[in-house]
Amino acid sequence: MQSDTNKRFARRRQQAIIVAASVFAEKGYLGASTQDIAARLGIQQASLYYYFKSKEEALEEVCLMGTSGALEQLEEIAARDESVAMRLRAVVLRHLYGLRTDCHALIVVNEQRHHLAPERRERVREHSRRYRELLQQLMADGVARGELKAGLDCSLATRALIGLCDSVASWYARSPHIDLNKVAAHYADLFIDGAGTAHATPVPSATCA
Amino acid sequence: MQSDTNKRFARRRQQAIIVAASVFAEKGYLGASTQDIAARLGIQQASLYYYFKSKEEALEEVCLMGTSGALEQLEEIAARDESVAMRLRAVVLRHLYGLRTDCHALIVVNEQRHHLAPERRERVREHSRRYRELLQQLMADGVARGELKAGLDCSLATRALIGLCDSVASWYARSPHIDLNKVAAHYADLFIDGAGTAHATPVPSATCA
Amino acid sequence: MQSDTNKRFARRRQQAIIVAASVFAEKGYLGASTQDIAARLGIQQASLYYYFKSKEEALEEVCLMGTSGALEQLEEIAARDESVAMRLRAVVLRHLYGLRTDCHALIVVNEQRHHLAPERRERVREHSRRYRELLQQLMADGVARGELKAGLDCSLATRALIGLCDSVASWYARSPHIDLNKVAAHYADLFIDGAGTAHATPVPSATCA
Amino acid sequence: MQSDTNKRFARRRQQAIIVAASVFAEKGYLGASTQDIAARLGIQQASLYYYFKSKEEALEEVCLMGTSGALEQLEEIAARDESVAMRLRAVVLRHLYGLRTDCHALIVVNEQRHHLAPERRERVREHSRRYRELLQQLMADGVARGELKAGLDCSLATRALIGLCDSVASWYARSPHIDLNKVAAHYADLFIDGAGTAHATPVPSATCA
DNA sequence: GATGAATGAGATTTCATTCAT
DNA sequence: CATGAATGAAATCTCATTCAT
Repeated sequence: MQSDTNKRFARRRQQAIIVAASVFAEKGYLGASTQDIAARLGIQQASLYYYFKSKEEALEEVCLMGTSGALEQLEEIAARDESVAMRLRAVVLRHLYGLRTDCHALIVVNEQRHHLAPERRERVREHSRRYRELLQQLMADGVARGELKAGLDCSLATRALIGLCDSVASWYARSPHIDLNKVAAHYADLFIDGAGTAHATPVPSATCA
Repeated sequence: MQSDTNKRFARRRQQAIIVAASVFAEKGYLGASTQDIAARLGIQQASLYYYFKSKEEALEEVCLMGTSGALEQLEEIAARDESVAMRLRAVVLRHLYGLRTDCHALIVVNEQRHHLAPERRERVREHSRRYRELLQQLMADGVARGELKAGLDCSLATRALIGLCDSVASWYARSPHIDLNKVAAHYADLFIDGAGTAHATPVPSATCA
Repeated sequence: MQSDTNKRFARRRQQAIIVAASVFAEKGYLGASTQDIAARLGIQQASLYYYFKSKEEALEEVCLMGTSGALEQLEEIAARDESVAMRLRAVVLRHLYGLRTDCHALIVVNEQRHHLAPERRERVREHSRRYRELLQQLMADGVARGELKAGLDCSLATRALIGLCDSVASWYARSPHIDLNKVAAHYADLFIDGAGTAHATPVPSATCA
Repeated sequence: MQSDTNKRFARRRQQAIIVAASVFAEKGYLGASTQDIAARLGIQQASLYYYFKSKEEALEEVCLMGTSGALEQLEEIAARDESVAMRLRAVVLRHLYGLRTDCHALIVVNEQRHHLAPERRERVREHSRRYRELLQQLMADGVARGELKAGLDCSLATRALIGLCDSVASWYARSPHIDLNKVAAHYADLFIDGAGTAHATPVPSATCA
């Protein structure tokens, strides 16, 4: 079997994608040199081209890693047998935790995806679209069940919630002491009917680990 | 007097800042070349250096233009003799309209300010901080007066509102038909006690022109 | 007037084209680096890009210089009021002298033009086509007047003559003592009726200077 | 015996030389990558180095294959018991057919041999020199016997004939419908006394198959 | 005030080659 | 026999910046 060889290659490549994510997140696509990525991987710059055909391919892989991960998690949460309010809080929390752990890939998706050529960007956008649609459907369910504020514009609210979550990335790095559970509850409750922040039920941290 | 000369210089320079803002907004700081800016100004690349000592200085000017404008507007609104709810809606609306008109400078502040060297960034950050503090104080007033949700974490809510508003920039360009008044009301009402979207009072557009 | 500036630029650029021709002739398009050209011009490598947008543009200019020069000379000779035999000898001689003086550009046209992208190559090929057509017409005249061998396939003979002349380039550099007048007469007479090499009239060198 | 292994190796290597010839002919020595050759052979790039110590060695082998083949054929023809005119026509025809069949190797010899380092080039040049000398001797015989034009400069004529034949390569690829027998007769007759193209005896194609 | 000319530094990418397995 | 993995060197090209005029 050459499966062994294949696996080794795949593992090393996955490593390279992760490292590329962190470099792109830190310096931006244009600000990051392939040399930066190689150095952090401990290999020579030219060796990167053994794993990626081009710098842009690396960016695409980083973006796909970010979006596909987020999408899978959302699908899992949306399918749970819980109240919409619970699931919404879980989604927000997961999103925020994602910013902390997958942090790099997600930041790159948000801030650097426009550097992809149209064809490549389309593949990433497809993921984003499905994420947004799934979330919007969850909110619509919530409105129908009377869990969310009546008359909520779900399309707008979905965009708002995503924007809200993403915006955390811009300040969280400088205030890492803040409790993400609290933030998540706060954000989700903005959309939940009757939820004062006073009696917001904290999401059990078990769901996020 | 050389005041005439001075004025002409200042006017031309202001023009250059505005053009630089649009180019930076469109292509990013690193993706934009000084040649791009010069071309859109109708001058030679080398002539840019008559107005700016460096590309980075141009970025700083663009950022300062963006933040100082937003800050002035917020100060004006916060000082009004209206309910907090009204003022909050006005602030959000102004912010969103800013994304449409000052659009370029504000987008550049949000997305490109980290390309400034620390010293320069500090001057921009000072504006942002004052903006955030002023907004937070307005919210605290609202809570004290019982206009906003009781128990609102004002620090968190302020960041949330700003993030929410800024996130509009990422999709507004592709959906320009959306009514910003509606979006603004929707967003502001998320924080206002008892405000269902059903009975949200639309902010008179007069306040935003 | 900026004509002065323009002229200076044009002159320097022409210089660059000539130098590029010699480098491309010596090392081939792929074997020659832009650094090679710059060094021979006494400027920095990056400065070449002030004169050419790309290496390929330099190649195109070299080729066009070569073909347009040859074409003009052929037109001048073909229009002369002399016997076809005389003109044919003159053409060959001019061609051979061209290999010695414009040497570089012509060698580049012959050996490197296929490195041009189709659009660029077409412009060069247009010149070559006109050169071949003009020469073929001259030969047809010669046959009609009975000066050249009866039954000569003019199309084939034209290609043959051009190929014959071009092939000189591959050995002349290593045998520069050979008398080009003699070679030219020898070659032209291959196509002239009744011309033994014994009594070939040498073409007056005045016509070639 | 390891003779079996040896033979297999020799056969595979011969195959590699032939493939290399076609790649070098198509893209040039510098334009062809070892990857190109390996791909067309269906092996990995690194595996090429089992057959050749370096890319340049591959070029040398290709050139030697081309020249030694041509030389053998010339020797065979020159030794025939026929008139010089007949033999000359046969040589030309063989040369032209070679361009079609051995095509790649011969084209590579003509156009790429200068990429060989001096020592390697010398071995190839040795073949060329013997080819030229043999052909020149044939022509001298022809003059002595009165078959070729009296007073023919055999050295010059030899170079001319070779150049003439080689030049076919540059246009034959784009006009493959042309009858090489006719071309060969045409070319040879340029040197044959009294041979008008009108009564040129076509070389029997049997001699060329 | 403005610009033509030039440049140094650095970026991405390609490629022949090596070597352990 | 063959190859996966890696690399050093070099090539083209871009760009912010400078400076004499």
